[in-house]
Amino acid sequence: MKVSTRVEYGLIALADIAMHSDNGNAITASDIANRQHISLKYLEQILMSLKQAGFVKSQKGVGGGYMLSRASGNIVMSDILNALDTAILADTYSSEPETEEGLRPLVNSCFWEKMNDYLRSFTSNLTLSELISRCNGKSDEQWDMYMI
Amino acid sequence: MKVSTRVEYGLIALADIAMHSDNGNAITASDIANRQHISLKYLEQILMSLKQAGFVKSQKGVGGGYMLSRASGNIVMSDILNALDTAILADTYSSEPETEEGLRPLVNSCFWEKMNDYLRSFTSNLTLSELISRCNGKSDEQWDMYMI
DNA sequence: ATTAAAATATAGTAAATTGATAGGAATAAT
DNA sequence: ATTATTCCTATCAATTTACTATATTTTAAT
Repeated sequence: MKVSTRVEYGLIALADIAMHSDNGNAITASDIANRQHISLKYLEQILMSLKQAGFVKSQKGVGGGYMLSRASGNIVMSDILNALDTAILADTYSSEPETEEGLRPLVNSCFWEKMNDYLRSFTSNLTLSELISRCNGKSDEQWDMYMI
Repeated sequence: MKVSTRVEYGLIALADIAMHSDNGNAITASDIANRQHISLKYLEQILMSLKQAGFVKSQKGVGGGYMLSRASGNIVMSDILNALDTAILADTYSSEPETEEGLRPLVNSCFWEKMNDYLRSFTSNLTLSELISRCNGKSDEQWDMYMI
């Protein structure tokens, strides 16, 4: 599933902050941009969204930067994705008129909506901290429970 | 998950053909367009893709139209989605240089790729005929096996 | 107090994508 | 010959994407 760079970078930024703030120290946008090779100005915009969504808090000025506002174990993927892209986990039909005819509403409710639930069940059962530890691990077996 | 109208319409068109060609009779694009309230010219383009992908065959001229080229029980959702939108089930990283540093390749291989596998496992285990019968049925229980 | 480092705010923009529309050519049945 | 149909190609306005640019505000260190 192709996602926007905005979503990719946002997730990477959160992971970067989580991995580098050992003692609750602030991480600057520049550091993240340099480490992850992301345009600073673009990243700043994304960090704003993440702040508004409540994932990070920030400190201005010298020695400032960004910190997670909750423990990474309390941040689930579905929330991150929703914050960075309203469409990614949204139902396709959203606010269609009731009067619509044909197969569209039927296929929406019996396929797209189910596929969405399915995606959400995957992303809402995975926390940021779990993601990071899985990334650091080598085994793929730990994912098997998610596969039908 | 928001998908393009192209994907929505393509799936609806296949379902429409499957539901209305009882004896292998051809279904015209106009009929589909009228029944499903889709622009005829737009639908024609989508049907072209579906033909090239091998899902439907067509007959020109008076009395012509479109037919499924395989039984709907042999058409799986993942193939339909791939035919209508190359990105929808594609891995995010696709053809990135090996030299890339930072968390991006790591998160790709440990999250996006897994999420993709997960999506694929959902869509590749569902055939067009199953979708149609589920749409006609009322119970949601038959979907439970797909949920973690 | 000054200065430097940082976040914040807002605007602009080139390129790609989306969701069509349009016109006609080819083909087949009657 | 006429008509109904698929097939082919071009065009286009609106939106989105992925940035870049500029300026402002806040804060810590000196």
